[in-house]
Amino acid sequence: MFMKRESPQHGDPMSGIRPVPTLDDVARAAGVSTATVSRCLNTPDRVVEKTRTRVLEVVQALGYTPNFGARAMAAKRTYTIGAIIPTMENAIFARGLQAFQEGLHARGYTLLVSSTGYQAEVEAEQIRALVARGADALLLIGQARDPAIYDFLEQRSVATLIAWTFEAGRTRPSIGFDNRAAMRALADEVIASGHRQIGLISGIVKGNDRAAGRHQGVRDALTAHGLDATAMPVIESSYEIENGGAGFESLIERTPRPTAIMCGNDVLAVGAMKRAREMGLRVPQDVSITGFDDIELARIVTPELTTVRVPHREMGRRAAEELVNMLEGKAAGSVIELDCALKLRGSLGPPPS
Amino acid sequence: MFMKRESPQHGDPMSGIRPVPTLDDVARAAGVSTATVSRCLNTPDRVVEKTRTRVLEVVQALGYTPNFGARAMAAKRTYTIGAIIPTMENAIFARGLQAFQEGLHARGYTLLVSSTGYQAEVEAEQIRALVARGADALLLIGQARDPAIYDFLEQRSVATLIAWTFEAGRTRPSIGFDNRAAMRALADEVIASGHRQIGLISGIVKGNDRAAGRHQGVRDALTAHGLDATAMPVIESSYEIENGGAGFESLIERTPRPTAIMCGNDVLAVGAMKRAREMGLRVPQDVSITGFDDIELARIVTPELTTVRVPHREMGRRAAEELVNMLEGKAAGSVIELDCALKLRGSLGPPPS
DNA sequence: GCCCAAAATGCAAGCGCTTACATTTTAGGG
DNA sequence: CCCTAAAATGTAAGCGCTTGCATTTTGGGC
Repeated sequence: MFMKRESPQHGDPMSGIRPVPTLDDVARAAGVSTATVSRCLNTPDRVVEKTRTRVLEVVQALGYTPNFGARAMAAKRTYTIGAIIPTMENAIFARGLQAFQEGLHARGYTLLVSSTGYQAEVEAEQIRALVARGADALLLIGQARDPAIYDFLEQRSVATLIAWTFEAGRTRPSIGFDNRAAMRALADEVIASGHRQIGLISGIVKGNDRAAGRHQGVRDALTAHGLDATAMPVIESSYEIENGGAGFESLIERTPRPTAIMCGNDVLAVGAMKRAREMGLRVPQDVSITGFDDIELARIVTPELTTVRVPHREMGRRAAEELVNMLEGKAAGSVIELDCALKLRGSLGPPPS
Repeated sequence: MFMKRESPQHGDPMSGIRPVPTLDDVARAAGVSTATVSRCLNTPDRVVEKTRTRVLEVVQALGYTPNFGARAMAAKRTYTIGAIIPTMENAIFARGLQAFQEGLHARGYTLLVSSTGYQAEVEAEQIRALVARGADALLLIGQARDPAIYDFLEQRSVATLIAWTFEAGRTRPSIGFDNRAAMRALADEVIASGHRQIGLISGIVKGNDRAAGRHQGVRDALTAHGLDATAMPVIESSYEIENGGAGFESLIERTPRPTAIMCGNDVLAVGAMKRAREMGLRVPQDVSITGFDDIELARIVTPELTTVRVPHREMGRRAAEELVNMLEGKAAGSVIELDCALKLRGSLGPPPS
């Protein structure tokens, strides 16, 4: 009765390749049903020890690995979480993601990462791809996004956490920091140092609420100090080091000449510093420069860069915790704000007198 | 400075229970069989236009997305390629991967990335995970790896390409550059500049053939010039910027004092430069420093770093091409060597007289 | 119009796994 | 020992899709 099944004709007739073992192979070799093997793997305490040991030995011997697709289809659960980031080339995301990955791993989940190059359509495509792949949950960067995407995610009931941003009034589960307030605080310092002519090299604002928030933060500070925010010269460009240089050059030639150049992130700021040096301008004696993120680079350049420190690792760590809790129904998903810290370093000084 | 707040949000995910549409739903709504719908999606030219149009409209209307697991199971093909890299925190891999990803995307494949933190066991685990997930092919970094892994990959017939390394005599499909020869060439230059006391800050050699190759390259050069390679002081440490600093400090105190410090990569080299400056040593007047990789950082520091330029983007691009060809049976998998280029910049000068 | 090959479409058998439910075994209690 | 509830295990129905093969349409040529 138990031995009745004939073994299916696995294997490629053309080659002597040993076929990939399936649950069925294990079951047969161990003399149990596939259900028992499955239980040994997924809910070991529902199988008596003797059986379990035998089965696991066979699993070892055969080198069995469960087929992910089949498992996903049957269980409707993949223990996979997707993360979609703008780019892997900026260490800023890499670091947070590393912590995120560690947190997930500790909880038995696997991370799938893809990047969009800051293109909204690519992001939409990646989201669909990850969901189709069975991602149980998603980590997304920033709020700005076609509402249809959120509808889609909800319909598919894919838990979603927004990271790298916090905005008062938002209700979607998220974890991050207040880009606007942080940049405002930094700008306050710049103004307090005596600067009145401030230029900004901003990231591309469209579709990027972090960049938009930082831009707005500078304006907030100017306005609060009775300065004319609309008069501030602004260069908007993508986050590449060369653009920092080009932006600096363009800004520094304006009249009145800015005494401080604030940048949307550290990469732009370092590019600006380099160009300043090439142009024979001393930082901070001739011009002050600030960044945002506090990546490693910030403390390598001379003088060290004044910037805003963002708690990437903590963000990644807590994002993992939060998302898994949402997924397992232990939490409903909250809006979490993390603190940034100003790092006042050598690149900011008083304006030239 | 910024207030921290958390508020519960986002209620029951079980609301609005419209089930996810399946192939069957589409078929029924369009009045055709599931086979036809499937063909519309996968081999559109096997369906007459009128039908196809109607089906695709229904697909749109229902917001149908194929279920990846089911598709994988039925087709035994996922159009997914996995890449496993040591770390995402070093821009060096990010850049190559970006190009790789672009190449795959252009050919209709999706990239899945994971990182190991330079730990062999983690890599083995990730490889199994990606294969279980149905990766059709894998991109791996470096040759050094438990043979059992290669057996496993072969048994599962997962096409595999080794990147970031080229070693004469290896036969496994690979694409990369000769770390040993490149470092040897750089060391030749250092020696040609007059240095006789050379110190090395190497990456961890165990399980990392790139690091081992670079180390050996320096020794090759020394030996070739009649110097005693075994006398060379070496610090071995992981690729973190602080370690470059620590290594420098340790090395510079040796007797005889090295006049040039060669580093396993740019990150270590920049750390070394920073520490040199902190110790009041001028580069290159008091000590020369070299790196490897030519990441952005190399041209940001002052003086600019002498290093080896590695063609990351080309490697990524060609890796994608090669791997897809292997997968589609258009190529058997070759051993491809890419050229590096020495970048002689300010950080290398003659030894102090 | 008729006939037939080619084109289009439908049928249904899996792919490998999980799990609700059914059945068998085990372990006490009397 | 017998009986019974609990524990262990088995049975089999899917999960959603692809694809070989069978069947129906279509489009010419005569």
